[in-house]
Amino acid sequence: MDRKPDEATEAAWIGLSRAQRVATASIEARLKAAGLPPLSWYDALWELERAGDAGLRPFELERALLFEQYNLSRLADRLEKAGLVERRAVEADRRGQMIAITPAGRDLRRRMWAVYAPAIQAAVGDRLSAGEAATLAALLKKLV
Amino acid sequence: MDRKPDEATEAAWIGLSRAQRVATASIEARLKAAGLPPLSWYDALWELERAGDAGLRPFELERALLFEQYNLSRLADRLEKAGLVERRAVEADRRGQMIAITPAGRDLRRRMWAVYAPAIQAAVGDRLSAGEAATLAALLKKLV
DNA sequence: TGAAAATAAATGCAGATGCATTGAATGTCA
DNA sequence: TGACATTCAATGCATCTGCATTTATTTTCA
Repeated sequence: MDRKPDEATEAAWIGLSRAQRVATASIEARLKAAGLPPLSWYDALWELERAGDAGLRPFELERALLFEQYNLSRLADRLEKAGLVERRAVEADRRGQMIAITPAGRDLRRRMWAVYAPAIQAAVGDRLSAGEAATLAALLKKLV
Repeated sequence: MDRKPDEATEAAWIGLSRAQRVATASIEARLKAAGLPPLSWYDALWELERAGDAGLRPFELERALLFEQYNLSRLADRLEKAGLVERRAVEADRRGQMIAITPAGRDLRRRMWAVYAPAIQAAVGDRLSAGEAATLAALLKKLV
């Protein structure tokens, strides 16, 4: 490894940056226009909702979201302050905690999805055929 | 428009976020490890180098980089303070200015590329065939 | 012409992020 | 066992970003 990228690789990298920036900006703009919090809140709430009532350990959520440890710690602070999650002590490991979504968290996640879903459709779905979207998803998966 | 995304669309969107995050993190980490500034500096310096000695108007650079106006203004401050660019008054429009790269800026851009290029190769090139990279680039272009 | 609108760029302030470190608890193993 | 290393999570500080507003200039058009 560690040579220079060829043209296609460079184009793919630049495209990745720009496409992500454009799509994210348009989706975030819709959320903001609807008076809703940013995507990172959605991602966290969704992981927690899928995790069920027991919740997740911060380090699990951190890995699921590809967040830095300190960023997750602070996101959890904000979510907790907003009443969307609660932190619970975990008896098996007194260093740790569980973060669990609250009913208010579930409700907000649902309301965010009502805006987020059409925003994804506008930013991605409307610009690709079904086959193209599937191909794109498969190729992007190889980068993770 | 404005319905719900189908599965492939959603997978493409999630893949876009995650792939971009993973690739960017690994590339930024290499730059940092080499004691070099972040990607945004590279992008700006490269645009300015391509623009030639006359430089670019801030609003031109802003559009080329998909930067917010205030972010570009501050990035320019930092680049200027580091001696990598210079701001020049423009006689035709006294509201405006030209931002031009300096020799030190060119030199830094070159040194950054020496790290950036292999980082792109590792994060993208090594994970895709040439054909896949080309396909990915083409699909991502449709999103911008 | 000259008042109102538009454009270029900077900035004050609040909030978010990155970095390094800390505090607390748990794990390891001679 | 008990010293040392590791893991979990929080935090102080500096930097960066987002938002709204400001200053200066140019454009528009009645």
